[in-house]
Amino acid sequence: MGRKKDLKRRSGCPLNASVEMLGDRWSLLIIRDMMLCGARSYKEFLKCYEGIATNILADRLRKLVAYGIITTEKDPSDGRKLVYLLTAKGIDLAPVLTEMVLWAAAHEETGNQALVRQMRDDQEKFLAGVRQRWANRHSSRTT
Amino acid sequence: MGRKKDLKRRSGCPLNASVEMLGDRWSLLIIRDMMLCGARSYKEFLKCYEGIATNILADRLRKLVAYGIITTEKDPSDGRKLVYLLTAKGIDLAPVLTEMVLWAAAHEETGNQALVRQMRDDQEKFLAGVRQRWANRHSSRTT
DNA sequence: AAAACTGACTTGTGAAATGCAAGTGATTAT
DNA sequence: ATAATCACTTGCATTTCACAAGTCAGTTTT
Repeated sequence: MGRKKDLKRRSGCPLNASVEMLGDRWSLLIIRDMMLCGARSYKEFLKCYEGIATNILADRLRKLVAYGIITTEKDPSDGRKLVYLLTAKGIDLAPVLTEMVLWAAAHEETGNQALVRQMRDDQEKFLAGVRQRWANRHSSRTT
Repeated sequence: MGRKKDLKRRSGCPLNASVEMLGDRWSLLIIRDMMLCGARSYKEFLKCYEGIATNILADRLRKLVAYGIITTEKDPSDGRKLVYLLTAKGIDLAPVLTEMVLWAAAHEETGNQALVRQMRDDQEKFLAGVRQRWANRHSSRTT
């Protein structure tokens, strides 16, 4: 049930389908954190924004994996830990997140002004840096 | 209740606060439509993406107004109609929405390829056009 | 090797948000 | 004056969410 309607709506304009994944309270924050901080574990996400419930975090991570935005790997140094990483599709959201952070910074009071200034003053360079760090983390695996 | 936790979370990184408004299934779609199509009425929104419930649309429009992203005006040609317009803060979301549409177009199958091509091939020009049309609609009122 | 601990989750339950159908009240068209 | 139209509200069933309390594999401590 409800699938027909979904398809109908999704078929319309670009973005309609993606909002299904990005249009929620936590997904964008999770992606932003991974973009800025690199890999993260479940525990780190939980601590990062206290307020997300454990079941919801698990659900969002699962959906992000299913959507091809992140992947998991076992932490080689501790078999209990999982490491969450952005995929290429995920890191491609960097421009979106950057614009969103800049918008928020321009219209709301926000923390971390240093980061915002860095983003704003040379957005291209900032994005290049983000992509570079991402590629470095992945080069060890993909080769 | 829950306010304390909200404040704690909001105070962290930039974007945390804004996700409260933008992080939902419909708000970004509403803003995207207004960016692309200009002013819209309640009825038009409802038709546009069948699937949004009337109470939810009313709620989202109310919140967007409260958040300073859109405003309302009475349609001079029909006293029943209200016209919803983006504010300056709202039109500043154009880069965010554009990046998001481009990301969606790059990674999902989407409709309206012509629009996507226009956005991608000269993003600056596209954004200038969006802002121009917005300014034109507002010039008649602000002068 | 047993006990205690950690990390990544799941499960249960009540509260809040959402979806749907059916109004309401103020214009406007006929 | 009556019927439509428009922008919503209201009531109720369903879904999602938040919070507390497990579970279970792997790890450290003793």
